[in-house]
Amino acid sequence: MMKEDYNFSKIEQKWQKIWEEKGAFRSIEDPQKKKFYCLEMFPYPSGRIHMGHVRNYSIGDVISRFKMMKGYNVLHPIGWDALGMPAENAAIQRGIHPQKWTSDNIFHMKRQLKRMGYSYDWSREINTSHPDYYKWNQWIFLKLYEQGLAYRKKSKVNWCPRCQTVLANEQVIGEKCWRCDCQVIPKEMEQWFLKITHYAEELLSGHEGMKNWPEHVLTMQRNWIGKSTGAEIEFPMKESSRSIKVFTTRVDTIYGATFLLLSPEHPLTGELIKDSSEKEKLKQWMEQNRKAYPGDFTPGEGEKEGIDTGERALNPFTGETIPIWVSNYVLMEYGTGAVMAVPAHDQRDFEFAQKYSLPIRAVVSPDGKPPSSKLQQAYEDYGVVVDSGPFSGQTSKEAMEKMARYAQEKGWGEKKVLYRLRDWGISRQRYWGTPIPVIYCEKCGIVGVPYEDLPVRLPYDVEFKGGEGSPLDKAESFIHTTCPRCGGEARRETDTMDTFFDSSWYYFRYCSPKENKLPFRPEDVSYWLPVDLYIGGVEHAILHLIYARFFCKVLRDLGLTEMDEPFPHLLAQGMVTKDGQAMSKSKGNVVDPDDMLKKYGTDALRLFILFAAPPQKEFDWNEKGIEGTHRFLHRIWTFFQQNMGLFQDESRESFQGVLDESSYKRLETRMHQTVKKVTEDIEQRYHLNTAISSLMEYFNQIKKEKDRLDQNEKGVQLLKEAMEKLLMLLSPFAPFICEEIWESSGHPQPLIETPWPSFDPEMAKEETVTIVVQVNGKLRDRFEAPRGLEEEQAREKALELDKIQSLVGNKSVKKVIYVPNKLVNIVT
RNA sequence: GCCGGAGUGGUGAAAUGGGUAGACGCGCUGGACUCAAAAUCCAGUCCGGGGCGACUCGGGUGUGGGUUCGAAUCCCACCUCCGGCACCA
Repeated sequence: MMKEDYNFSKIEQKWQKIWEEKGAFRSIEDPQKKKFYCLEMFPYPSGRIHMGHVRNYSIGDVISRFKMMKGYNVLHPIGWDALGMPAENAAIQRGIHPQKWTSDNIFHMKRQLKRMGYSYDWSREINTSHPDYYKWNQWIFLKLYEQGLAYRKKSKVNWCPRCQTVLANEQVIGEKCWRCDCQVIPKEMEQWFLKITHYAEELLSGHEGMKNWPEHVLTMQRNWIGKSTGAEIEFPMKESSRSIKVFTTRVDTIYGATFLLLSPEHPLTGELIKDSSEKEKLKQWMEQNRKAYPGDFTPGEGEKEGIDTGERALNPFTGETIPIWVSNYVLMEYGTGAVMAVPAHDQRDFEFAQKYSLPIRAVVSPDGKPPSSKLQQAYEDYGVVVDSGPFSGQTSKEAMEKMARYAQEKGWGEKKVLYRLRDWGISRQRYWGTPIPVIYCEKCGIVGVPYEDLPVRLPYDVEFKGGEGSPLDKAESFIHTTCPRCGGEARRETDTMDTFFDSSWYYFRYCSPKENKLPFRPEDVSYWLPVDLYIGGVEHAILHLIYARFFCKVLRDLGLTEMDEPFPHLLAQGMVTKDGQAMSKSKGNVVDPDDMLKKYGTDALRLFILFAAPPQKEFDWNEKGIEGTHRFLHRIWTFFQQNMGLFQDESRESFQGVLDESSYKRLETRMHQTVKKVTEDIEQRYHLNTAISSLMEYFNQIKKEKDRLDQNEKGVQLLKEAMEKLLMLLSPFAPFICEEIWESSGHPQPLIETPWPSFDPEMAKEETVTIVVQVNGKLRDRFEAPRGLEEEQAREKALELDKIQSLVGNKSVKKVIYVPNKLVNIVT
């Protein structure tokens, strides 16, 4: 038979075509079969796939193909997160319409993904820029609006001057825009918000059940939600009937509250300092902060400053008169915008009190004894409450409980839980997003677009000039409409939705991508969801992943699903870097997957990116490595070419040699061990790198034993079986080469339809084992023994060894520890 | 500052419930094939000392302690790096 060279590009084309024509990975609901929903975060169609995609999607593909062979009904979909800024920027810079730019990119990337051999069900492909998709964004928005979960409010928001739009809090990373990295500035605007805070507690408590999420992602979400438990207390003002509400997590220190502080933006501030000689200071603060991120009054290590209002309040617990100050370190955005200052037990208040010579009174001590010496700094720990009237002597914990209850009884306070999480601002002043389906009417006010009028389509014919305002602001035919309620003249909302809205529910849409009465069919969703494995990068930990959890709960409360959490299992894959840095165009260190495909082929690239490091870990690209996996595949190809004869029946008569029993046994054991190892690595640990290394070892072993087995019929049978199993086990990682060899060695049914091999745990155990002998815990010698050797014999055997004899000599043996099939430790 | 994660050869990494540290790759060294090179194949490769040698002795998983017959793995303290939050009351 002709020996063929390993021509990977020919093989790739052949199998791509076969899979394409057969619709090989189409999935159909089948209640008889166990389902497995494997999802990878869908890409933004930027133009080309990058190594991060290759890694993400290769992991998902191995799992999917593995589950298919295991007999699961696998849903492995893909689509396009196709709305967003880059398309619009291309329009402004290069005059290409966002729609064309997007669809060109999708066309190209789709070809790349197919070339990667990913087992996607292309019949379920979705595209969020298509009206068939964003119609349902609008539908969901209207439902939220009806429930009061979408509302409009004027407030200070994050404005990105480069993107010319507002950003949600989650999209501001350390005062910078998540997308373009430029400084965000505060701006007062009217905006649509989604009430994610309504679910704050559930988003937090839901973590309890999320055992299969990486700890650091949960931590990030927990920090973001930022729950704090405390009390709200009202301090009556002395000279007026008004009062000031404060939030505190330390009511137990309230007897030490010696003054109140207001935020510069507190509603009372302006009025209270009207007559102050220092009111200029306030203006100055405001001036300074115009440039800064909202909620950050004194960026960096700003000096704490204050203005005495001259007004007085009463501490409701002590009845004492205390001054009211305004200070630049009190945030309006958190709590009530006012705090009770307890300088003895809060370092910030301590510094402030020292600067302005305000009284400092300790009311908590570690041991319940009043602190004698003067405080050098605030004592912030919990302890025992002192000098606090009837509460003295209680622990901080007790006191917090009892004081809050007392305040509540008296009617000037209550227990209170606060979250750092803010509502999600979804209005964007840009074109390439979902139009918010709302109409403004002079007479009727805000009116939702009727469901039957959906979708509100993006007008195609608009001008892209950049600069201030959305192109929709100038699209007269889009803006002018009639009020659905009164029929009078009205105006459409021109803001579009944050594109994170689209990705918050796309995993539902995959279940019924063509449905046209609802966003998805509840029965399809109840079959496929939840997502059994969700794979993506950590960068979405508090963006997409928290929004998506929120939407799941919203859709549940709308009665469309029964599920509380959509992603019980999250695999957060590590970044692909080059020379320790993120790959980026500006750094010029991008490795293009296409170049690698040309040089080494798809299978080698897939194999390498999975082999180099475990999926969770960051991984630095190194071209030498891919050469290694390419060589491995090449060796496999050559080996099978050279031994194709084994798969042909006619040469049987020549196999008359004597069977090498020990070689047979070795290979047989290794075969079962490898099936076990690969299966468990994929299924239980997602350690694809060690699965691949065990396949390399296995192949090395096959090569080594081959000459000892190929002269005998029984040996040849095993050899054949071992080689077949190698292809089965390797096929999820390197599907092209495996299918090709499988077919040419006479297997009519493709590997993807072949059941995953099983193993016999007994057969996977070695017959003889190496037992290590230690003396006092130090490795000294070893011996071979049959598996299952009794302790008595093991001990005897170990003590008989010359080396052990010379070490132990006449010393008395105190103890012998025996770990069956592993080790003997002699303690003297 | 608070909360999380991680530190293992020249290098990417293995070691799955405390039991042979460094599997499998990459790189490097030597050899085979070749007029030569590339490719390929074979052997070696944690560090240090001794022996021509099959070998042998000592050290070794960020640092210092501890628990244990035995620790990369468990406990305590610390150092470094990465990520998140941060004048959040």
